[in-house]
Amino acid sequence: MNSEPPARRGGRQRDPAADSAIIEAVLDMVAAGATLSGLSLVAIAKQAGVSRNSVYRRWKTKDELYLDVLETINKPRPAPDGAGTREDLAAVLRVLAERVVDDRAGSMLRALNAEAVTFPQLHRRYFEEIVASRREAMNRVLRHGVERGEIRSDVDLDLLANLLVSPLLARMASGDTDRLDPEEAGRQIIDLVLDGAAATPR
Amino acid sequence: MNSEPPARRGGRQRDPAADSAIIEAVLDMVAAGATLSGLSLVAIAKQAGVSRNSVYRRWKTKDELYLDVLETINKPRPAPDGAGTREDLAAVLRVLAERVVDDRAGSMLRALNAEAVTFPQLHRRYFEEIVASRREAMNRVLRHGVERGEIRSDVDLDLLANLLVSPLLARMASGDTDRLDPEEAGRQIIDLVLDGAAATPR
Amino acid sequence: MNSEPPARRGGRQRDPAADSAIIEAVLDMVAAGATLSGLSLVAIAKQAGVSRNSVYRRWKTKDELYLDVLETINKPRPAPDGAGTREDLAAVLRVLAERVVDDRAGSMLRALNAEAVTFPQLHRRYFEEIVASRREAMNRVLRHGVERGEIRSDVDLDLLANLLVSPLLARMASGDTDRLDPEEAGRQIIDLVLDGAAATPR
Amino acid sequence: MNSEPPARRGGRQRDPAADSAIIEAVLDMVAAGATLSGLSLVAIAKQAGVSRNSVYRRWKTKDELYLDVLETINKPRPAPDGAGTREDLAAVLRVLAERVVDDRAGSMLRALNAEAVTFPQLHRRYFEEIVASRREAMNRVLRHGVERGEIRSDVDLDLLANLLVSPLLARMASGDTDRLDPEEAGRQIIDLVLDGAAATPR
DNA sequence: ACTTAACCGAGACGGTACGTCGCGTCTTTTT
DNA sequence: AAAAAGACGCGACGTACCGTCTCGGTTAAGT
Repeated sequence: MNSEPPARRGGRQRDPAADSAIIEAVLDMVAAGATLSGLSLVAIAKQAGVSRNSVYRRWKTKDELYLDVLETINKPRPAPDGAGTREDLAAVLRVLAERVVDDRAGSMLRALNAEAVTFPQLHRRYFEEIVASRREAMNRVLRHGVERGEIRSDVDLDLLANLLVSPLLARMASGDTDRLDPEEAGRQIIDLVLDGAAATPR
Repeated sequence: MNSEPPARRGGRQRDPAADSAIIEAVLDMVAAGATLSGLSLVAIAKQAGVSRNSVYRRWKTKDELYLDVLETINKPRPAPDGAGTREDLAAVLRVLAERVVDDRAGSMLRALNAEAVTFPQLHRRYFEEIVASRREAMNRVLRHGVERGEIRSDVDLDLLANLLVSPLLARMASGDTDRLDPEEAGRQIIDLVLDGAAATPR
Repeated sequence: MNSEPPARRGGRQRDPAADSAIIEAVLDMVAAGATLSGLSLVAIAKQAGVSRNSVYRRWKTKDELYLDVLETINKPRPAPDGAGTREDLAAVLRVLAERVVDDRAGSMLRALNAEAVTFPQLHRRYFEEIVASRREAMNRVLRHGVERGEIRSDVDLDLLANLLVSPLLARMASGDTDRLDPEEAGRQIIDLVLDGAAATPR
Repeated sequence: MNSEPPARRGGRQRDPAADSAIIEAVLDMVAAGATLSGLSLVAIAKQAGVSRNSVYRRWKTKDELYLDVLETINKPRPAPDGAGTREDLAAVLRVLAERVVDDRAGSMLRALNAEAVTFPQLHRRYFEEIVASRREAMNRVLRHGVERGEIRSDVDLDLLANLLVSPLLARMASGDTDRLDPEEAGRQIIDLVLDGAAATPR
């Protein structure tokens, strides 16, 4: 999980409970408003109830620690392949919305986003991995929709994907996620985007 | 502007250049990736090239300083009232997009957003104020569009507004604003949202 | 006194009381049994009642601090030149004995001696300066005694000086200085060394 | 020798080489300038090439360890009873001088002396014991000399003993033992002290 | 031969002290 | 009175070391 300990030849084993206690501490503190750069390994140790030593022993830098924290909140989901495009899109957005509603995960991602400049490789690595995989899932659904004839073939799929995803991302970024129903939110977005708001076709 | 100096009875005048130098320093450092809570008045003074005292003399707390910084980047724009709905919407989004691409303003808002918990009153004051005024302008345009018969009367206008605005906000939040054309971006969003992506009407 | 502060152009003055408080703290702690290498600037600061910063600001290393401490306990005395050799020797030994009896000075020198290896340049510098000057005073008295015809011309003056001084130094080294009368101790040594212990001349 | 191992009922035997390796390590490090209180069992273990456990298993405290180290370097010598006083004194001083020039023994005693306050019982036990036994040997020789009529009966024998021994002790305390010939050094001291330095009897 | 118990090295653990750094305040000199 | 310089107390940081505890693995005495 963490920066793997050197080939062990003996000695006392690391307490696995400490690992998760520390990661939980990070999530809690970030959810409570802490900044990634503002967090110190010392404060984390105190919150986790372990000695400073035990934190420094596991992670040399905050980057490594945060990477493990991010991996903890990132559990991959199977790609949807339902009957219709609207259902597939709803499935994709539901996964996203659930993550957005999860306070600790959302706070973590928001914090990472806010300090992308300070943690460039962490940000790059995480977003290239996670965001790309999500984006790919979305694009697959959309392309399938075009093939099925349910999506107009002349629309910019990237823009369309952006349009579908952005409302949720914006809410996560603003932290306004209290009254968000993961099921309903996506459905409304999909309907409006697909059907259009114009009263009369152009 | 700032915590107004005590009744002056004589002596050396405050250097007005210092005021702006300090505010510029904040904007630059935030744009360079600094966190609002991570910034210290000491660091700001160093960046601005003034003594610590000169900062503390003007602002007692970071909240007050940031307040002035925010007011600096917030210039209200006239509400649009053009010929058609698409044009009015484009005008609203153009204002937003311009702020988004402005690196320093965007960074400042993003930083404030990310630390809403740490600076609650600052956040409330600014986001509720700015966002509300923007939202009101947008809603006026949309309502006008319904009256004109250009927007379907059965759509949720709040959701629609969200849909139009979110892509730009999301880009600001992610900091990915390099290749954003303020004019074109809004136009594409408007067209797609109004016309819909579905190949056939429901 | 201490590593002289850089050319001052303004700003608050260093508190001179802190200087002496710190030096006093060192002397007290060493007299209480502390080791030179065992002493930390942190502990010294606590004992002196000042912040760690104030110590580190004045002395970068323990060597520099200890040098100042040593200079504090080292006040040069005028060389004696009395009527007779016994009186001159008594004067020299009295100065030494007084330093030996002074608990703090004695402890400091003992501590420095004990850790000569750890503080080589400090030890070298101090002993070459202080010990050499004392030794020279002693040698001058002895040579004068030979010229006066009061000291045998065939004795090794270095050995003789050693013989006179060593009992006091040994007592200082062993810390057994409680019941030492600075006046009487030297007188007894001088008489015995000059007159010899043998019952019959060789 | 050391805190005797618990009643053994089986199991692996202690490595006897470790015992001496540890004691040698202490002697080497002290001779290299280490302080008794500054030495840690951890550092000793590293120097000795054994694990920390192996040290702690043998000695619970530094006091106990140092006790064994001191016993290692303390081999009693037979009291001299030769033909004349000068020869007897020379024998006593030779034993002392040999211990003084032995770098490791001298360093150990010097270190213990310097930290008498920190290791009170260790210091008391060893110095009172060793010094007393040496002093007794010396006094016996001197009393015998008075009886023989070779030492003036009116001299303070304690002072005389001090005078004979101190030059060597002072050299040990100052660590300046490089060019010390154990045989010659004592002889010179004895001659000068017995014959006196005065050109004419008082 | 098998059990058992102690030894040994390696290393995790909580605790403590260190020297550094940065903060916000206070004090002094200069403008 | 503002400005710049810098001393000051305070507190957090990351490091290092200490003494203890806990692991496998090894070794030798007792069944």
